Amino acid sequence: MHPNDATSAQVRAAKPLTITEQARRAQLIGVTIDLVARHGYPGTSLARIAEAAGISKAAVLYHFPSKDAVVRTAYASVLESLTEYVGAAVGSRSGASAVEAYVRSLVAYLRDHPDHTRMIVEALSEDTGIGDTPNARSRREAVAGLIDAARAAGDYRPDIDPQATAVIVNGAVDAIVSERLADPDFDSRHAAEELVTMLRRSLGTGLQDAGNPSS
Amino acid sequence: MHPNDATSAQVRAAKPLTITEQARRAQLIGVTIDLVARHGYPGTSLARIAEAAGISKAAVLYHFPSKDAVVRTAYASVLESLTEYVGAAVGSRSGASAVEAYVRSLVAYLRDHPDHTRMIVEALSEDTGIGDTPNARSRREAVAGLIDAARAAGDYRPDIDPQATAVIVNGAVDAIVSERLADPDFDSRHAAEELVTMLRRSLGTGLQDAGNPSS
DNA sequence: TGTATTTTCTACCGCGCGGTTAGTAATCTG
DNA sequence: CAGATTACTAACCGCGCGGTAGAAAATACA
Repeated sequence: MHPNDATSAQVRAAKPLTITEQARRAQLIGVTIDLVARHGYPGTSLARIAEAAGISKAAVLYHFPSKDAVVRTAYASVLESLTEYVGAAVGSRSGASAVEAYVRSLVAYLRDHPDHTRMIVEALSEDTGIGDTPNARSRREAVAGLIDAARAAGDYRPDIDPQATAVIVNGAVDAIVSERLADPDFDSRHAAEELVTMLRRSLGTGLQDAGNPSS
Repeated sequence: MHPNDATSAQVRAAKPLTITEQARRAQLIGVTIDLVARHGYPGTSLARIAEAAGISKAAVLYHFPSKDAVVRTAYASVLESLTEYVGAAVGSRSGASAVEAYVRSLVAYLRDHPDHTRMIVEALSEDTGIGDTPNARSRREAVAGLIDAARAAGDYRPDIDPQATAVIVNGAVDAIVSERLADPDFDSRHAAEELVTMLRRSLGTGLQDAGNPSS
């Protein structure tokens, strides 16, 4: 039996996790992110993961209960990293500034981590068996919350629909990221600024100050 | 040998295509759209297509040279239908009105054809072997053209970037469609109107009249 | 009718998949 | 050093995949 079959990492800290175990898990997660980014979910087989890590299939299944568990853990790892980054950027900001920080940080993060982007894109297109983790709905709710707060703060018009607007904003951000992925020459930073400008003009009450992009 | 191994339909009209042939091809395309919509590309096997059509695998491969050819043909059929619909809606319109017709008709079409939507979504996520057909780039260029024309006509501000804006608009439309797909209660028509309003406020010069949604 | 063509079937092939089993190195621990 | 635990390998299993071969129905045509 494998020593730790919990899906996510140190949940309930059942066993101390040996050095080897930690290293192998980290390595397997790394190569899996890489493989999913390069060949998509269906092209990422157990044999390929094992080969990329330089061990046998059985060794992979010694550290994880199944191939799906490897992929799910890799996905969770990516998502945790992204969430942390965006969370830090939005952080203590409020109102329209928080929404703009969300747009800018998400685009920036995904521009700098194309592998993670592919992983997330693959995960979002369901049928992969990863779909259960923090899904699109919760993301929409989070952004809708930011927009609603900006509206309540007087930064945004009172007559906008936060839910519909959240869907539109998320879609726009995703498209910018995807475009950047397909065409590295595409200036995603500039596109993000265009989007921020559009949001100010279409949602704003004209009362907030300009603010300036971070980095 | 199969009677017609051309990938798309009546190209070069090599043979007159018997009644049976036409009917089977149409049926196979139909069930394939359905299967891809329900189980995704990887879940759509030759055996499933055959079973859904009530014939054997070999019979399917008698009418098409490979499974991929079936799927590609089905995809082309869907795309042709959508293109025709949106093309008719945009039609003779010009300026901002054309952009708005694009947004509204695309959302409307995909709302009314969820199966086609799934098919397109699956095709867009590459690695399926369908990716070669009219891709995202040409779509972006088409929309950028509409936006640029609206700008030239004085409907849109002169300082916007048509390319970046096209990416944003397409992304927003796709997100509305996807949301509708995931949640049938989502009011995609309303969201499309929100988007149109946002585009007027953020891109418009304030000179054009309101216009009204079709259907 | 008889013959030619179109359409379909059953049976099979090789492959890569996720996963299992049994044994064996390697490492820790007393 | 000995025994237990950890970390691994080679070989195998059954399955569904896309695709093929050859024969047999169905249909068209004289």
